[in-house]
Amino acid sequence: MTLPNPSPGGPGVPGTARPSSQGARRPRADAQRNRARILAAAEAVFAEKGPSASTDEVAARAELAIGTVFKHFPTKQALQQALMRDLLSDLTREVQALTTDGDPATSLFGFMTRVVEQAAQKKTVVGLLADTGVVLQVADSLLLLRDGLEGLLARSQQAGAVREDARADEVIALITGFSQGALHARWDRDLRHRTLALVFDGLRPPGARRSSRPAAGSPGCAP
Amino acid sequence: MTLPNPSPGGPGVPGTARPSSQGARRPRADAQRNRARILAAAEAVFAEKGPSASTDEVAARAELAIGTVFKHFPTKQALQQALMRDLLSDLTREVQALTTDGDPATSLFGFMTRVVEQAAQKKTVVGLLADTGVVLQVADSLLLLRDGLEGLLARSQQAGAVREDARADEVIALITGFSQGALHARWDRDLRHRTLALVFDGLRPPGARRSSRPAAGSPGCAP
Amino acid sequence: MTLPNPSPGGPGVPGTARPSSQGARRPRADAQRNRARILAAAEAVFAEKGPSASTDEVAARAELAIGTVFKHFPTKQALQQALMRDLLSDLTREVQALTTDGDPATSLFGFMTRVVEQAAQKKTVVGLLADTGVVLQVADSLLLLRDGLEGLLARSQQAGAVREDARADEVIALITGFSQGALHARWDRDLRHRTLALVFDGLRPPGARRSSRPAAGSPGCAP
Amino acid sequence: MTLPNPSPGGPGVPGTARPSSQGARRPRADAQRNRARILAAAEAVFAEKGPSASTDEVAARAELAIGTVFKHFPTKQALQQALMRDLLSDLTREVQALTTDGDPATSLFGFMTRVVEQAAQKKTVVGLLADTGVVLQVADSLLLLRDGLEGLLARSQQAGAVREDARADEVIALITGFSQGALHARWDRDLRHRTLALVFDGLRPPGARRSSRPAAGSPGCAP
DNA sequence: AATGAATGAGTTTTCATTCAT
DNA sequence: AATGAATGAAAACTCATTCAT
Repeated sequence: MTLPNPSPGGPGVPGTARPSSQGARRPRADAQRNRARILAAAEAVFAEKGPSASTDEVAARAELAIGTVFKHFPTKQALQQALMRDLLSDLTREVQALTTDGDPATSLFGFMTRVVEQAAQKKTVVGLLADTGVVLQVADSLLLLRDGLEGLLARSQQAGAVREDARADEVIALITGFSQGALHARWDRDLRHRTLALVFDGLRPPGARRSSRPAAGSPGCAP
Repeated sequence: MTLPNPSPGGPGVPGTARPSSQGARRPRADAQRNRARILAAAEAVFAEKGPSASTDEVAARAELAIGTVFKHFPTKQALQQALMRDLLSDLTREVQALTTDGDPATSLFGFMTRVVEQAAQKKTVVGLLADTGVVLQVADSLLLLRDGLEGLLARSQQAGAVREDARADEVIALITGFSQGALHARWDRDLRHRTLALVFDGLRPPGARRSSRPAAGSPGCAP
Repeated sequence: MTLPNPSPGGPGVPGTARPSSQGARRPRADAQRNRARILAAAEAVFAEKGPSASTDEVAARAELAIGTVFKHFPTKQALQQALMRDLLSDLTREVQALTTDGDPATSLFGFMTRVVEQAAQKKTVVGLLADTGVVLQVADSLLLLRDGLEGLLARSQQAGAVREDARADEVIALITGFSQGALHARWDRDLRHRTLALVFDGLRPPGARRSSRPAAGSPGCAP
Repeated sequence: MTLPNPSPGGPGVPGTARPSSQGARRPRADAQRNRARILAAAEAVFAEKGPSASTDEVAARAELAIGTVFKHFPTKQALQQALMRDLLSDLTREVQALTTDGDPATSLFGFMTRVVEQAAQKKTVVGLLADTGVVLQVADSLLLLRDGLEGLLARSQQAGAVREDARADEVIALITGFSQGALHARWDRDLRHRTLALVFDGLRPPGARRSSRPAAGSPGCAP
């Protein structure tokens, strides 16, 4: 939400010295920072007001002139696509980190829960997904996410915690659908978790099924 | 050289205008019919172009003047709410009809499947749901639907085809989420049905579970 | 904020607006009038400031809201094309009127002179012609003008006042080129006429040639 | 006058002025070259897209940063004026060269033909001329051209190939007008030449007149 | 000198809504 | 009741110009 940091080099490593020791501020390398500022502002604004919020508002939130926003992203749609891509690649990165960690099914269900919970707060992703033009252009990022999920899913299946016939496509479908639903004000955290628990049960193999659902606050995502 | 273009049903003879309250030609029946025309047009237009399609387009599709649309629905939001209400009450009516018919779980799963399939074609409902303003105003209609579902759900549970701890809220949540997801072009009918089958399994009681999912085209909604 | 102002009724008398007898004012048939107002304003504005003058300025000059202008002409280009077409059809009408009147060569040379003189005042046509997009779309109107000229030219040739091998295409080329040139502030009326006289001599048959050019103010357009 | 500089003239491709490396010191020679690059780019861009093409595009075509363009020409108008001046002085130079060469009338008509043909390809000059602001500022260059033409015209008249009462002003008017007309896509080379032939006949003295026009491709510019 | 990111006023265009007929 | 022209605020996008590096 706040100024993320430029990727290359990292902030702590002043290896290659630039003409001035450290105070790169406005221009050049700062275009990088401004791009990030814009994306952060866009995330906040679209989350708050929905994808039809004005680009002007994004610029204001980023404390930049409108021209700057359009210089970085030549159309509003381009900005939204970039935002989508970033969000999806964050998810992909998270999934990839999980793949190597502890119990796979716990990881999988936990991941799904977190995504849905986040969507409940920032309606960005979902709001944007509704805009057909945006989804289509971002299909490649979605595929990357699916690839990441496939590994986690396979490991969960090998551990016997997820039914054999489940596919990554279906997991994404579940995530997407729920993220959409999570927007609605009428859904409280409790309802989200109870419903997710149902779905998790549907994903478990015949024997591993919970006969009763958890209390509020715990979606029963332990394997 | 000019633009005036007569609408098809137009009553010609524009000279009859007297701004006072005299010659009422058409009775309320006509207004009634126009209201329906507008709603039908709105459903089609919003389904095609999303909820931000212009009211002008709705008027054009209804073959009515824009003023007429705003006379029936004083704001665009009011029109969308009325549309939502109509759609929800259709669903409610459908559920109520099902309640008395044959096997309740078959009915329930079939109903859910149909809703999702419809959403895949007309993105209306879901598109509108994304607009917070609209959902909130329509809560009462949603409650009616939930009431209807509750009966069907209860009967399915009594028949042993649905787990005891499932609630109507959750069913609605599942429907809503899936309807949103169903918008995405990447989801084909097959994926929708496979994913629904997972969810149905999650809804079944511990013993009634399918150990393997159905072939394409059949979502396994038999109890 | 500014209500459109009734132009034709003259100033003052802000009292009661009578809906009938005298002058239809605002709506319906007045769309017609507004279309004309817009075109008149556009002619004036583009003539004064060139074709890149803003549509806002046209609206202001027409004393109409900007939305009204765009309702009549959905893009700026469409407005400019309509303007072009109108101007060309005026010329065409003028040529057709001439065809039946007195001495044809006098008519022809007089017509050419008038067009060039007008262009010197309203640079509209020519300014717009420079905008490629506009010219191409208006080719049909140009053809009509050429057809009109063809008759006049043929009669001039039969009367022996214009050389046999001249074609309407060439006359249009001459008119267009001169109209462009007439824009330039450095060309005064005298220069325009002297140069036109040269051209007219080029159009005359071998024997009918003027051995010396006319004094300023008279382009020598008598046959 | 300038100090011979080690690096820039060096071995290799002379045309590449891409602002590449750092260490090399660029002297005035480089600025000189950049000025020329900008003007060349401007000619190309304005020819293609008209005088309202953006300065950014000029910079891109010149492969220079936008700041560099504005350093050389402090406003867009200044750039267009400089361009105009360059083009006019090219013409002036050409006329001066012709003055001393062979048959003057052949030279004159040939020159006029060439200018018009060029204008048909690059609409620069004419497009810019339409912009009043530019023409006025460039009057001095135009005067130089007129002076050049005056000599050529006088010699043509002495040779008896051009009528005595023709003036340089009129020749320029003819050239300008035709150059404008030459823009129009509908004018093909044949039409241009046929129309020029008419005008040349108008310029000839009473006896020297062509009784019939030339075939396509030859504007009849022999005396 | 060159660079190119940032600026922000200006332009085109859209659209919900009003209102006179 | 219906009509549809007019409104005008707001949105998306452009571009000449400035300025810190």
